[in-house]
Amino acid sequence: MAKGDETRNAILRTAIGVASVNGLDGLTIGGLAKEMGLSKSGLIAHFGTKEALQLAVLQAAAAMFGNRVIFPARRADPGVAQFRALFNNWIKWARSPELPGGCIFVAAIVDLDDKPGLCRYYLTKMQKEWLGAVEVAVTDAVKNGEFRENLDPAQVVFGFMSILQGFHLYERLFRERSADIRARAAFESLIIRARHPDSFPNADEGE
Amino acid sequence: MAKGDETRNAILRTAIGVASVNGLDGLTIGGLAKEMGLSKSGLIAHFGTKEALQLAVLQAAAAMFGNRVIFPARRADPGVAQFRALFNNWIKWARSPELPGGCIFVAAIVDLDDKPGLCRYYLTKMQKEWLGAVEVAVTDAVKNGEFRENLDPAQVVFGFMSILQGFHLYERLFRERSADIRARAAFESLIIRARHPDSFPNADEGE
DNA sequence: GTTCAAACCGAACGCACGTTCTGTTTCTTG
DNA sequence: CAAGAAACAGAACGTGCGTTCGGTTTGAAC
Repeated sequence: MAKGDETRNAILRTAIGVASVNGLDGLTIGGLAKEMGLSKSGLIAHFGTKEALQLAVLQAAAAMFGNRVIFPARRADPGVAQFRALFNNWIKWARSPELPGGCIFVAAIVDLDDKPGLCRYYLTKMQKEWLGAVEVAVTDAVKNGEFRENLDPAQVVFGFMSILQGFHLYERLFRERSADIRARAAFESLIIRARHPDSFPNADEGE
Repeated sequence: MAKGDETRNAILRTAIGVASVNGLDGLTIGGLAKEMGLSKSGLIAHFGTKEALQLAVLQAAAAMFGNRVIFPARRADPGVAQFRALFNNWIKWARSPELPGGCIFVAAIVDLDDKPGLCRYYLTKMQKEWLGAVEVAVTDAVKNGEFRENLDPAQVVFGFMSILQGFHLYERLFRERSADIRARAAFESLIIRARHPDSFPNADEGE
């Protein structure tokens, strides 16, 4: 029972890299087999079907994401420190060598957002957990008095996620080396807005 | 020379809708033919090759984008008014019925960001023009005195683009009806930051 | 060391893809 | 209306895909 899991994990590791570049649809069973020195049948036997493979890739990536982004941030003090840690860890994550195409979830979101199924369900669930972890840090910051009391944490989370998406755009399409600088500046601005009152308008203002 | 262009345009119109949902890779020549009541050969004859078809789809969508987002915004006063118009027009664009899968470029960005070729080149060029149009509005706002003088327009553009990407995430994956509310609130916050000094930190601050 | 399941290979299957070629129809133009 | 070009149909091709099946090798347990 050891050898099987070993190769299975090895498959998932390289599959994550491929999916980071070509997307979950871009995962081909033959291409993966060739890259691993396996036969197609020998490879798919570990998962059964391709959709199961894609789901396993998502789950493996989610575990990786937890270990590298969410859990390490827990070592920081609750509140702004954790909020900052989540941001920094995510940038590292999106630039890690195991993800040559950038964050695999950003690609998966676009691939799956109009394709109902197990993969889309799992991705949505996983991303909402991720949003939840960010929101916890924000609400902790409010409790600490680091952020103002009349803050809408969900709105800060939206701003946070937007910055990550913007980073991906500048990094992956424009290939701008300053993508992280821009993202970091936007993030610091987000924190300042969350601190000081009257810098975050209500939704019905403007226009 | 009229009939040919007519069907060509009809093909591109439906192709834009399909690509909005399934991405540019998801465009299949046979599927398009069936949807239009044409034969595969009769359809591809209008473009030659599939990559040429994809490029034509991008160009047609870009023309549509100009007509619906950029040009109408020019009717507003230069500066913040145009900035707001660009934002509002983009939200409408991303929700237009011709794009059942949302903004076609958001999907194309993820599809093409790691695939060199004519399509990627054109998409990058087109997106930079779009960023340029946004930046013009921001710099105009600075000239008008609507935005503060020490503002970095490129940073505001980054924030703007991030919000659009964040909107797409909430709208398409999470299917949140309040996606536009969140995006609008973030946008108004962006404007406030651009107005008042000391609310936009330099990149080297923080952490 | 034998046994038996797990791991893997190789070939084949049906299918959909993009592309090409040869006709046939349809429009356009003089 | 006739001539010629443009628009399209239909069949075929090679390729790669996911999946299945029978057989072979490998590994672990007693």
